[in-house]
Amino acid sequence: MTDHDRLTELATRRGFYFPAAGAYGGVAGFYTYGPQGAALKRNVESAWRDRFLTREDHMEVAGPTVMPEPVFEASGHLDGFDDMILECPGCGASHRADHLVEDNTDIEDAEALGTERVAELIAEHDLECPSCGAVLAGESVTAFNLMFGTNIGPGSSAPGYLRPETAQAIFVEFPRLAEYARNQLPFGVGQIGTAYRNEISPRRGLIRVREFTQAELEHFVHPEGAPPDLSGVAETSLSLYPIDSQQARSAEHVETTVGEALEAGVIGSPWIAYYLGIAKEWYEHVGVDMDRFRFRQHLPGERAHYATDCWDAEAELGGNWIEISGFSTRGTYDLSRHADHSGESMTVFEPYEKPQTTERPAVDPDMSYLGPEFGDRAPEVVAALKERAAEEPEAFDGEEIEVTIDGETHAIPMAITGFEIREETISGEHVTPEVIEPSFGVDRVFATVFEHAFRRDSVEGEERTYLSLPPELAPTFVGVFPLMDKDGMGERAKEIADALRERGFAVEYDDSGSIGRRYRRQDEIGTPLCLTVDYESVEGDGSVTLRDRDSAAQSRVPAGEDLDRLLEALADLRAGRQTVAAIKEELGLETVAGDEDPIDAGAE
RNA sequence: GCGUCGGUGGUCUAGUGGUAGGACAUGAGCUUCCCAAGCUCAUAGCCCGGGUUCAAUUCCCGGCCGACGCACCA
Repeated sequence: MTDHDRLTELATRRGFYFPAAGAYGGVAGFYTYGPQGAALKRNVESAWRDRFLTREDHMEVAGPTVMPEPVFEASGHLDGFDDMILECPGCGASHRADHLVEDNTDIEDAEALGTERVAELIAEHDLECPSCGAVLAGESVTAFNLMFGTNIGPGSSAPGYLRPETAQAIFVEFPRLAEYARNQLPFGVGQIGTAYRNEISPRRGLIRVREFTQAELEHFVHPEGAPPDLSGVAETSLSLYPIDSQQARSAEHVETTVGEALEAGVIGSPWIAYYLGIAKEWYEHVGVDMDRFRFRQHLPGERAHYATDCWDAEAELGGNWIEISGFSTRGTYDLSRHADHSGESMTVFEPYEKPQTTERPAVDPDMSYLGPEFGDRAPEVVAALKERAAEEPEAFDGEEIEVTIDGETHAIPMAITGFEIREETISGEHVTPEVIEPSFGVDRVFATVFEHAFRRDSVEGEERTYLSLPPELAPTFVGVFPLMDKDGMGERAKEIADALRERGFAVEYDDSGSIGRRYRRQDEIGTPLCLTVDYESVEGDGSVTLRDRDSAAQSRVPAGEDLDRLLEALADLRAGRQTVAAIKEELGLETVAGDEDPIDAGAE
């Protein structure tokens, strides 16, 4: 049994995640998060919200998952999200029909031609199957759109789609969000929510699914605005896999820092550099193994239709590098598209530091003269006057001015032209913001945290598996046990469990079986600490034992009248303000004699 | 979507043309008490549909699900 199998088995058995609708045979690409998994996922989301929204002073919204078709016409997903599939009659292999045409002819962007035309081109050029050589002429080309479609309301009059990314829900609402931000750039809007893609072939557990959770931040910045303050992340180390290394087929990563990478031009955008920096620190904080983590730059042909520079965070999962988040500069693509399609303004008015005043010749003709005089040709006269005013203002010095319409010259009395040199003041301009987008696949981050936390070792001769999850993320924070359920130990343990729950801790009370079995149960779900009530707790000084998951070491901690001190220390631990070691020191704890090192040497 | 292999209690598995056995886990009881101990009892299973057959979990076909490879991944 491989570690990967063990992990899947643990996920199922301990309620982290499992295939959905198993009673009906299951359905590929959908998973249910069990009790532990739902809590772990929620904690991952909270940690993301804390770091990328709260601490960055960005706002959070929650948009609908279904939106009407025009939204996705504008976003490009209706056309760009289509794949042209052609199946070989000989060997059954599926090919991208548009790629076949592009590879064998001079035609570029065959996708834009439509399925019927592409099928014709395949026949005209006598294209063959790249796999088996069978003739493909006459085979039909079908479009496969990765969006789930539906109808809004009865009938099919209002087609809608489940969003293939959460981002559009933010772009569509830009006018109101900009108003809310009091039209001040930069500002950021984030969202955690589900998105849907009807993947052809869901694979590898949570890695490629048809319904997934994204945590996305759309940071709207002025195209010529100030770069971000990098002082907090300039020294942050990064493991980069840039285009050059990839094209050289080198597996070597570039070990550098945010500041150096930006200076050397490896990372183009200071905004991207900034977010790579805080993302790296965040991933490390939530327990991602930095030896199995890197940032990979997108190759030129790989970039999305909107992106100009793009980096992925990748984690090694099951021996493969898997994209777990993307950092792109989406430019003004989305807002411009939505402005064009909706007719709404997707700009922010940016005042100049000083209003710019210019003088400009202008005319304001008296239409009550031009109308009767020129009839339906009056507008042409106006246009001619405007043109002359702009090009030859000095021509307006006399009593009359001549304009030429269709080769006929007309003299217009100066008095009715309304000519004057006007002073115009421009106090700013309407700017379409550029978008910096850090986009996280929550399920993939979950899978990474889960897999990278997986450990096996041996305690006092017995093998164990455990999850070394950070206390902040652990779905169950503390286990509380009576050594035995008698002599008042059970009652005291329940009191302590209740006191912990009142403080908002996720507590598991367990009085079944042997104490060792209960520790192992908590180890498997990654519970960082266990408190055990023993005879000393009910007959002695009231202290309980505190057992640390990773080291399996125990200490005695005061838990009688002075329970509050313990509760405070645990709160610090959960909030990430303290480590287990620091807490022990703070409480003046010593490891219980005889149990200094229960982990067997050389165990794995 | 194609190909190969697979699908037996919650989990891991043995086995069979006459409807199944183990281990672990789970629950109850006894016992023990700080690291998956022992004993007793209990709960619980042949992925779905069709075919062949007196009889199918087993053989055949199709589907669903999974692993791997190919294709795909805006």
